[in-house]
Amino acid sequence: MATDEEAPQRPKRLTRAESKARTRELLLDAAAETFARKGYAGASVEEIAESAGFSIGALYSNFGGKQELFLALLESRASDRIAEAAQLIDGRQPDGTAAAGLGKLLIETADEDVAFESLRAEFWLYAVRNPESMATFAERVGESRDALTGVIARLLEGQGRGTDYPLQSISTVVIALFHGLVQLRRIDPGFVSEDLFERTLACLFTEATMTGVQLPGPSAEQSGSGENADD
Amino acid sequence: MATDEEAPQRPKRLTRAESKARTRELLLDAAAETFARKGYAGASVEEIAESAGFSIGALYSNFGGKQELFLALLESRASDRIAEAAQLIDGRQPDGTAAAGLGKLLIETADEDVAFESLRAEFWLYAVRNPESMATFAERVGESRDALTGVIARLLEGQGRGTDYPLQSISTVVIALFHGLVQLRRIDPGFVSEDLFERTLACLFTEATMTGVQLPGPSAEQSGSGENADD
DNA sequence: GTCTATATTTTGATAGAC
DNA sequence: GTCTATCAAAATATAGAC
Repeated sequence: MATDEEAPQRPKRLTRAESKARTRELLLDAAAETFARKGYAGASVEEIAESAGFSIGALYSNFGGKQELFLALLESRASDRIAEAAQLIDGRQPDGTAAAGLGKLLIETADEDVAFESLRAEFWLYAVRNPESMATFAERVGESRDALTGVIARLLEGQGRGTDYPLQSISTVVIALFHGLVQLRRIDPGFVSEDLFERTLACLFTEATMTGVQLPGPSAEQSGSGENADD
Repeated sequence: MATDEEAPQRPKRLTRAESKARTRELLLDAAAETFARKGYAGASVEEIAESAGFSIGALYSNFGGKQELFLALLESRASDRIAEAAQLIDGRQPDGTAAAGLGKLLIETADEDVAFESLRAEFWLYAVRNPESMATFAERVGESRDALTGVIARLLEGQGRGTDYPLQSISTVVIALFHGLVQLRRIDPGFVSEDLFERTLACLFTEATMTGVQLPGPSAEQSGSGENADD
């Protein structure tokens, strides 16, 4: 008989590496939930580990520590759902469907997925306080903005008007407005009616198409990801 | 001779109550700075007290503890500078001065006053995680929005168009956009050009005046401060 | 690779001197 | 009213068993 160190590559269960990778993912899931609920400083590694169904030792076996775990989360999970959702919308009818879809996304995010905006706020605060990690966060945000820019470009194209100059400015405004309104609606739903985002987007896009995209920012060019002024 | 317990009401130096009030204010200042820099959970009462030039005991003599100190800060310092600035702008020329002034405020806030948006993020996260304090935060935000609404009303009035229906929606959008853009510019100044806010505001106001304020939200009415959906 | 037990440090909060 | 000294709890991180 061969020892069990030679052949068991078949899916008898899980490879050692696969098992470790799964543990890593479960720990990242638990970390996302716990950091969102308690904050970076307020969450303990013990709570994260237990919430994932593991011990502290398992966490330290997979990550260097609390900070490294948070940074791994920042790198792997800091992309913005507004860009993902916009890409799903991409290819739809060129009428108001897109704005309506984003409006619905905002209400769902504010009312149901409490963790999302909290975790993003934690990412932002951590990056502001630890400038060496800001580049990573900026990268993720930039990717999301670029994805959204592409969607908006095809959208305006479908409406038959200019798609050139300051589209990145438009997507920046959309992202800023999205997060700002999500936060305000969590403060008080009465502040942000269910159709406020959709209506504002319609206003922005109308102005964009009517003036040939003349609204925000043809003066100063937008770089893909500029330098940070922190460190 | 009269004992020194009877007459010394004259401004020999500071009354006992005045001295205590001054200590309170200094502690609140230090708390604002420290909570902004380290976060609620990350800041220690020792650091706050020392930063104010007092001992831990003095802090506990003036506040019930860390949580009570933070809540006192939330109640006394959570108003929004965008509303204050708008009121300063109030009464100016009815041309683009207002939008330009707010645009300048955004760049200054993002680039120079790091603590402001960080502390607001801490207020938001604390209130999201401690729903019993959300009403207080919502009150401050509502006051700021109402102040801004008044300024916008007089502004549009000066431009000669409708000032009635959804002005609160407009100020809500302005506030959301302000904070969203401040956050994005701190992530990467290249994301938010210096005139993006001003241009977007001009777009919104133009649309507002041209359509007779038809843009956001004539369908759902906005209550002054509605109920929170948390507790 | 994961768990249990523990060393070390730090924190919020309190007691008593002045 | 403020300071100094200190307690008790909780946290990060590590060491060694399995």
